[in-house]
Amino acid sequence: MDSEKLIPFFRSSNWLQAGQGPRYIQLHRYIAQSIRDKQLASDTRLPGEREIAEAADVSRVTVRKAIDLLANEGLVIRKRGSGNYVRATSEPKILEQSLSSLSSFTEHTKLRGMVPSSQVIEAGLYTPTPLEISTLGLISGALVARIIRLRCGDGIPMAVETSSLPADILPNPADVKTSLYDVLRHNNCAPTRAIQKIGAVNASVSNAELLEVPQGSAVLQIDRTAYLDSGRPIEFTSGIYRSDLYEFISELRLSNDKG
Amino acid sequence: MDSEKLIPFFRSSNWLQAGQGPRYIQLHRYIAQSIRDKQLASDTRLPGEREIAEAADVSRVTVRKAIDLLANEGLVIRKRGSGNYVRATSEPKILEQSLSSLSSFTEHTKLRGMVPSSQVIEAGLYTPTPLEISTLGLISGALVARIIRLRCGDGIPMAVETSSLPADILPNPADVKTSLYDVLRHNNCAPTRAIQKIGAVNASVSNAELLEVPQGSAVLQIDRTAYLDSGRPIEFTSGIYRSDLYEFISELRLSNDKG
DNA sequence: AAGTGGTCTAGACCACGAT
DNA sequence: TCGTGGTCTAGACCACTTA
Repeated sequence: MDSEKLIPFFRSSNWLQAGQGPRYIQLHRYIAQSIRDKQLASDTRLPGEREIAEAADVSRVTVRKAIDLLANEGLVIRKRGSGNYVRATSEPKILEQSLSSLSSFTEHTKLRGMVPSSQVIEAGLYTPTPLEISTLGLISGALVARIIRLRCGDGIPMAVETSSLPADILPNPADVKTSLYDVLRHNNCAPTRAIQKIGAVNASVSNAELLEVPQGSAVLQIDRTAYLDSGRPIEFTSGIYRSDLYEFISELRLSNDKG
Repeated sequence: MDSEKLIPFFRSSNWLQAGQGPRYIQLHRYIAQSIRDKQLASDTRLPGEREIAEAADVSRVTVRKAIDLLANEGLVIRKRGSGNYVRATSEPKILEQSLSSLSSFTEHTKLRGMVPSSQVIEAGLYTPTPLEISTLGLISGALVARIIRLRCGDGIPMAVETSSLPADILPNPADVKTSLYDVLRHNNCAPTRAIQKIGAVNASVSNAELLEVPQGSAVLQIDRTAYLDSGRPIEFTSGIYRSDLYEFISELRLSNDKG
């Protein structure tokens, strides 16, 4: 087993930093970045979970939680009785985006080696639509902060995102220059979880123009409702993504009911 | 806390059966079905994890794994310091399909109260395409079993699925009348995990005709590669889903890197 | 037969929300 | 302050692959 050479790779000094969040998240981030950087090549066999646990000086349960995240993202394939392997990928032209753990558009684009940029199409406080009222749990008379942005990578239009937040969370929508989450983090109200729905629609005239695709092109629509730790919904974002540049990937566990 | 009335609901006699798989899977299935049956109403607060663990006579870790699955599917919202709540849903006309745990089309459709049916468009052994060779890891000269099916719910066309398998796994593709997975289970080679990619495309002439939608309509394309426990890929299915009937849902964990 | 991932337990401490 | 979910540990046994 020459995967034993990898053991020093997992020493905690390589990835563990106090105050940077849970260990399984940090370990996951370290391995995921190494895979995307090709430091861990396709089909590489990772050391056994017990070996990693010993090298990293954490429990096996913690190692498993980190590898579970990698498997959910499709970065690692588990093989019972054999080991965990870096998934072989075929150099896709299309950007794969994980469905389970999302970094923001800015971070995700950087990670893929592109230069992210944004263009604010519209930003302000408005009377909420019924959908916004119910999704965000707004009380009668409350206003909603709404921002429409065109997202680009290396100058190429990739997505149009419309974000709605309660006005008390984001009183000054015009402050958002690039990253909405940076502003929210600064105000100490960044969401930690979200529910998202994925569908397909034909591009509208205005979206087709912004995204520089033919009118009526099939595009992905991702609606995301994000929550604080307390469970309060504070963001509803509807994104239109170019389907020639994006695809969403996730692991699926098959139930195989014996019932 | 009147969620204490729910404690008898979680007694292991209500859901645990020997030989029906891991406890956290069985518990997850029991709760998920109860939510979809409206036995557990929207916004219901579940008992605390420690209470469920005691009532169900399993460890808290096992309860957490079951609830983690529910949260990934978007059926439950976790609220730190408060409790776990059944997610409020607004009676969608569109079928929500979980991205993390998939039952087969047949099971999923039944669960939604519809009558599933299938129509085999094509089935046989063929010379594999390059994509099939690389995805399924076929050796030179091997044949591929290919099945194209139109999937309906209550007689309404919902999806077109093209499935490819190595010929040694499915030597007689014509045997597949309704459920591919039933045949695979019978041959003891049902997959346990899969990686799937979601994209959007404009419906081709033939697919538009089968699905009874206008040509060029935006539809969802789900490509799924399924693996045995050993890690061998044994199924590649490319599905075209009507976007007016389907949407895919999942939970997202936001990293919120402090780095 | 040895090693692997998969499941499960019975604890423990923390940060946070509700009161 | 107290209960909650979130993290983490150090074990254990099983089914499976590999050899």
